[in-house]
Amino acid sequence: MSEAPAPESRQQKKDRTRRAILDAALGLVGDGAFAALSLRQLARQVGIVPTAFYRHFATLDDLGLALVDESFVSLRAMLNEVRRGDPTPEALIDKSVDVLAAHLADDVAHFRFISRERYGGVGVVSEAIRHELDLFGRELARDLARMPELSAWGARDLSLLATLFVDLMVSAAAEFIEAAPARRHEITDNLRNQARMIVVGAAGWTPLD
Amino acid sequence: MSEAPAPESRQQKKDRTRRAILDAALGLVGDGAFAALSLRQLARQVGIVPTAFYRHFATLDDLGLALVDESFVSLRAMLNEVRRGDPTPEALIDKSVDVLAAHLADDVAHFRFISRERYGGVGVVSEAIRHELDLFGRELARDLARMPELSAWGARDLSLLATLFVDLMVSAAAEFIEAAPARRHEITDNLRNQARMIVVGAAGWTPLD
DNA sequence: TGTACATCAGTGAACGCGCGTTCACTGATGTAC
DNA sequence: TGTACATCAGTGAACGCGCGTTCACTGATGTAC
Repeated sequence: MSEAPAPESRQQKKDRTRRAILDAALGLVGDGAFAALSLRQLARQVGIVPTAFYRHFATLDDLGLALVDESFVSLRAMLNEVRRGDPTPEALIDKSVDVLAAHLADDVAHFRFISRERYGGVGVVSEAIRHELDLFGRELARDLARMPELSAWGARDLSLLATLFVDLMVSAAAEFIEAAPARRHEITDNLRNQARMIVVGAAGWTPLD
Repeated sequence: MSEAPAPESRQQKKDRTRRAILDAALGLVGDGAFAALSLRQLARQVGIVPTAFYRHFATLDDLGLALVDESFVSLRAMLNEVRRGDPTPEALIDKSVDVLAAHLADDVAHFRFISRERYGGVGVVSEAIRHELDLFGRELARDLARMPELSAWGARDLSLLATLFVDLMVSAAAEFIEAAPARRHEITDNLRNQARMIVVGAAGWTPLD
């Protein structure tokens, strides 16, 4: 009548605990800074003794960095999704907004973590986040550079536009996450229109050279 | 030979201590979240005993709100400075960037506090900050509405443009503050060009109605 | 001007608490033969 | 298949520490007369 009991290996069990630690940390950080995360509180939530934490991470900072990595894996997946296909700047931006909007509600915890720790967090964690966002900007600039509409643009112009978009998306994501669910549709709507306003600006822009 | 010893009243001395608490808090929050601010550490820095703090603020949250108020007093002063004079959107935006750039380096501590606590801080503090920034956006939208160039724009378009600018300025300020001093000029330069790109977008924008 | 009393910013001892980290350990899982 | 040993995720007691808050206090400043 019952299923065969899952024959879970030691490694599988360890992986599950690690996952539980990451999830519990994401949850606890939802209402407070990562710097204020308590190892004992975390352990209590996971259902292990505080010292067992050290079997999985050398320090709390390492846990923070693991969360940054995870968060950007999903963001990077989004980016790849957008790159499949369209070449025009309008379509790229519009589709990026679609994809961001679609993922925001599904992964609130990771987005919230990033938005909260970007500034004012533990040094090593916020540095890692800003490094990843920098990378995003540079990747977007590189993709924009390949577009015929922007062939006359220099590296500086491309970078200005790319970081303008990245900042806009990050701002909107942060606002989305802190807002009441009822306001969320309005926020993604505004994001879409603001992105379009910037596209209009880009279309009429005279490159700096 | 010596000056007459300053005859400081009880109230003056109390005001000085209050000021010292605010300054020490700004300093300590410079390397860590407000939520992680320790009352005892703060008192040590001010040179008072921990319990004396309660003669000035009922709770640490109250101290945080006082810091938010202070910070926005200087921002509001900047805003008024900009409003003296020019009517065209280009000039308003360009002058705003000038004034922001000029004040950033002078008041790093307050800007850093705002940028760090905007998200991820103590609930009541980050709510107060976001409320103030909302207000900024609404005031800017109201000023933009008076401009003949934007007479065809509806409330939604004006709000989109205003929050786009406010977000851009806040992003740039946050980046400025965390950046190495050598990169700061580049950041304000980029801010100026990005603001202009948005102005171009606004000039070519077809209102949503 | 002098005296008696009120105010109140700052003191200092004491409290109970949750914290991160150490350490020697247990006992189930995995491996070698 | 059975046995002996190694591995190692998780245990639990113990530590010293800094925390926020309480409380009764002190003594200089301010006020009323």
